[in-house]
Amino acid sequence: MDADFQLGRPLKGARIVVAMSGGVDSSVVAALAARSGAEVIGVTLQLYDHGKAVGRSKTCCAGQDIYDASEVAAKLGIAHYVFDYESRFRDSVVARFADEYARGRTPVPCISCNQGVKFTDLFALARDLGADCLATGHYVRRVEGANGPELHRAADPARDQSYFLFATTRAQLEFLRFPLGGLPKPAVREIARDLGLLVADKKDSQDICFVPDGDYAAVVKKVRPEAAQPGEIVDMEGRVIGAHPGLIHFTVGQRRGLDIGGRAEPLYVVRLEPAARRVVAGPKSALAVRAAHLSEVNWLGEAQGDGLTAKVRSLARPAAASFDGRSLRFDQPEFGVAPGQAAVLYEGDRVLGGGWIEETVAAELEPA
RNA sequence: UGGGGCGUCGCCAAGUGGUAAGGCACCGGUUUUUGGUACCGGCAUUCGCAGGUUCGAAUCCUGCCGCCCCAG
Repeated sequence: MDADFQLGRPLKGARIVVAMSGGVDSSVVAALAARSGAEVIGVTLQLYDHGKAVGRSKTCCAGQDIYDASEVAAKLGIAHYVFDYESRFRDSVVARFADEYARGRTPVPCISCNQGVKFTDLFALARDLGADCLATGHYVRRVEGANGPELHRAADPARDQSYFLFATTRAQLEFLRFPLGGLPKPAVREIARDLGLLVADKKDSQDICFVPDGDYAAVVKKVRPEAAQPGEIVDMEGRVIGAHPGLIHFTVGQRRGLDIGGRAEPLYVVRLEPAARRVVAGPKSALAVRAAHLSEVNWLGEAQGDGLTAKVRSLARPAAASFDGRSLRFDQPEFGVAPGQAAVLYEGDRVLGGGWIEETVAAELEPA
C-alpha cells in the first residue's frame, strides 16, 4: 500500500522529514516515505541518558532504539541524523513532570513531549532542513477539510493516540503528516515484515519512556527530592485515617496504595493537598465530577455544535459533554478526573481541541 | 481477682460439634505510549495459649494469658 502524504504536489522532488524513534511504527513511516519517491530524511532525537535505561532498551528513544533507527534508515537508503535533545527534554518534559507531581497534580508527559520537543523543536528542525512536511508514526488521522486540515482519531480505535496530540496547533497540523492513522497495527507490522525491517516484531513501547522500571516516583524524587515528604491521609471530614509516603505516589481516583483496610467499601484518593501534604480519601461516590475547568485550551474546530464528547484519559470512551471555552461540563458524572491530566474534546472522530484540567467540580452526592 | 463481655488472615467480620464465608488491605496478572481505573487470579491445614471430652471442635469442659465495660 502507498501512503498519501497530502502534499498536493508531486512527491518526486519533495522532501519529507520522518521522526524516527526506532520502533516499528516510525520505521514503517520512513519506509512509506522512501517508497513515495520523495527525498526522505530520518531524524532521531536522543532524549535522555540511555545509559540509565539499561534493561529497558525497548522504550521509545533509548540507545538501542537510536541504533535500530539508523539501521532501518540504512536499509531504506535514506539519510538519517541523530540529535542530542537531552537537556531540552529534561527541561521541558522531565522537569515539568516532576513539578506537576510536586504540586499535587498528575501530568501527562507524553503530551508535553509531543507539543514541545516533537512538534515545536523537531518541527523547527524539519523546517530548517527544508522539508515539505514532517511525518510521524502517531496513530491519528489528518483529514483535509473545508477549512484546512483536521485532526481525527485513528481508524483503529484500539491504537488511537489522539488524546496525546490534542495540543497540536493548526500551524503544526498544516505541516504534519500521520501516514499510519488509517492503518490497523497488524497491517503496519505486516509492512515492516514484508520490507524485512529488523524492528518488525519489536515490542510496542509503553509506560513513560524515561522511567526505567515503572517507578515514576523514583524519578520525581530524584529531580525534586523535596516533593517526596510523607504526610497524613484524611477522610472527607478531615479525620486522620492513615499515613502516606509522599504525595507523588498518588493521583486523584487512585485506589491502591493507600494501605487502609478494615472498610466495607474501597477508599479512593479524592483530592491532594500539597500545602498540607495531605491525601484526602473517600468513597467512590466522592469521585463523581460534573465539570472541569481547563487551561491552555487548544482549539482546532470551528464553532462547536451538539454531539460534543470528551475524554479525560486516553483510553476512556468519550463522554457526552458541553464546553464554553473554559469549563467542560459532563452530561453524566465522570469519575477520577485528575488535575494535570488533559481533557480532549471530540465531535465524532474529529478532535476539536482540549486543555489541561485545572480543577474539578464535584457532582452533588445526593441529588435534591 | 465483685460482676459482665470479648479474643477467627494486616484490618473488619461470618461461623455455637462435622472438618475456616465475605469485605477492606496486600501481592500477581490482563488492559494501556501518562498516572489511575476496571477486570481476573492469589492470599488462615488454622481459629489467644495449654490440656480435656468426642469418631470428629473455632464451636463443649478446665486452667492460664490478654483486652474491654460496669461497679468499687
